Amino acid sequence: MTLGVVLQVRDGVLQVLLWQRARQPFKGLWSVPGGYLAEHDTLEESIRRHLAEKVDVRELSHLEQLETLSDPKRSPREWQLATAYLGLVPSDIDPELPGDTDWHPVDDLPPLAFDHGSIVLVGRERLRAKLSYTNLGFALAPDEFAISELRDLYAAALGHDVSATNLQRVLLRREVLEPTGRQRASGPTGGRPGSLFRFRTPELEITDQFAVLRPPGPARLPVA
Amino acid sequence: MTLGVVLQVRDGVLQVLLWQRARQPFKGLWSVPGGYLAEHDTLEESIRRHLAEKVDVRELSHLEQLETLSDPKRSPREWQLATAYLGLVPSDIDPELPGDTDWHPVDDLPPLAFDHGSIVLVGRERLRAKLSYTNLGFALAPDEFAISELRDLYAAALGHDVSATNLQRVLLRREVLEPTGRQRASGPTGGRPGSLFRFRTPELEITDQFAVLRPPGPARLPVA
DNA sequence: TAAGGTTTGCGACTATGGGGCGAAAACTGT
DNA sequence: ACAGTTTTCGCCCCATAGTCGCAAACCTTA
Repeated sequence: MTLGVVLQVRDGVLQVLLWQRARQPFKGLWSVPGGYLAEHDTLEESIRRHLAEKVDVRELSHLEQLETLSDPKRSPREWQLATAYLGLVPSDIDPELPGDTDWHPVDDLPPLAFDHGSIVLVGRERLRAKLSYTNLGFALAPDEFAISELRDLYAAALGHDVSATNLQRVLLRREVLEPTGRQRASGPTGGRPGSLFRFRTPELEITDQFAVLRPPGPARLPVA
Repeated sequence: MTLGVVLQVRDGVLQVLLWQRARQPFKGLWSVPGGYLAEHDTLEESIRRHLAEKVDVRELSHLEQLETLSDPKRSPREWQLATAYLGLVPSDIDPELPGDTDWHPVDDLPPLAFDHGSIVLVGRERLRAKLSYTNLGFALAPDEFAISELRDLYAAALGHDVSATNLQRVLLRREVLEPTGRQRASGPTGGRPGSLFRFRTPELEITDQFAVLRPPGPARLPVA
């Protein structure tokens, strides 16, 4: 079967899409959306199909395979394999959800069915890693955004503060960011309106060989 | 089913373990070892079992999951999923192989069955990436080694020259390398004998958050 | 219009760590 | 001894990230 860890930054917090199980096993517990694989289906087609029951799949800005789980004890009743996917939704859209489905902060999860708790964490770590050395940020952000908005998205996803100054410099130097010329409608709290940027390529690409967005503290490292 | 991309640096070149198919489809073509999944088996148990038919599995210094392939057309006859694993063998051992099995340089592969050609490349890229920001080098190297030996292993795996000076400095600073005090028996070509080092932890660990071993050229990058 | 508060933009300075280079050290063999 | 090799180590350079602080731009209120 396939499972989808769908993440979005909502209200400044990284959240994951969960639905509440209507049947045994784990009836009533929250779990990650997904379902069985149809004959002659691609895994990606499968997860897209199952996610479509919960959200508009066209709103997924990114989808990639995480890993395949195979522990015989991961499901109490039957022996089943599950391939997990990571899906991302830009922060500016608010999909309609069925009644049994809702967003939950990744750092404050309810008890989850099966091994879904650890799967969500795997998804979060993958996102954090890729934010560092790819332009995956585009998948979290709207088409256009001010640097401070982007900083808040990164901070929520990475789980630590991010300097707007450095973020701008780094992303501009990598040429993954591009000014649009426009600027943001003046903020409600007053203050100077920030100019708007966009990501240069909506497709995922490795920025350099292995660049990095790190938490504070020293240490990097190469070798020619 | 499960597939294993088993890599080793042999004769200064990164090579992959292949066997020649005895039956259709793709009879006579080389392919990556693997086989069907037994009921209630873990994927890792499965690939270990299948690899055991080709090499002594105890000689695998590392084994990790790569990805799960699901393209309906990847096998001409049946619809089959395959989960690929990456296995590594230290350079100082030379496993006995069955007659249908042999090593092939990754950069000079014969035509491969199914999609095995691309799977091998995925394995190679994973190895290259992880050499950069983990201590995965331990899985390619003997227990003890001189820096110049390690440099040659890295160079073969990465596909570009590596500076022994920088490699030593970087790995020592990361504290993944440790001097043993001993030194190498003097080389056959003369020259100063190099002192021997070992990796501090045989288990895989992420050295910093995301450190890097890069090809030449400038560019790194963080953001606090 | 002016003053105060807030947010953004930007330049200057600092610190860290990788890259390169060359000299010295340690061996072998002639 | 001396020449040839390989390793080791220190030194300097430079690219880039981190920090700081001030000026600019905008809103609100007086």
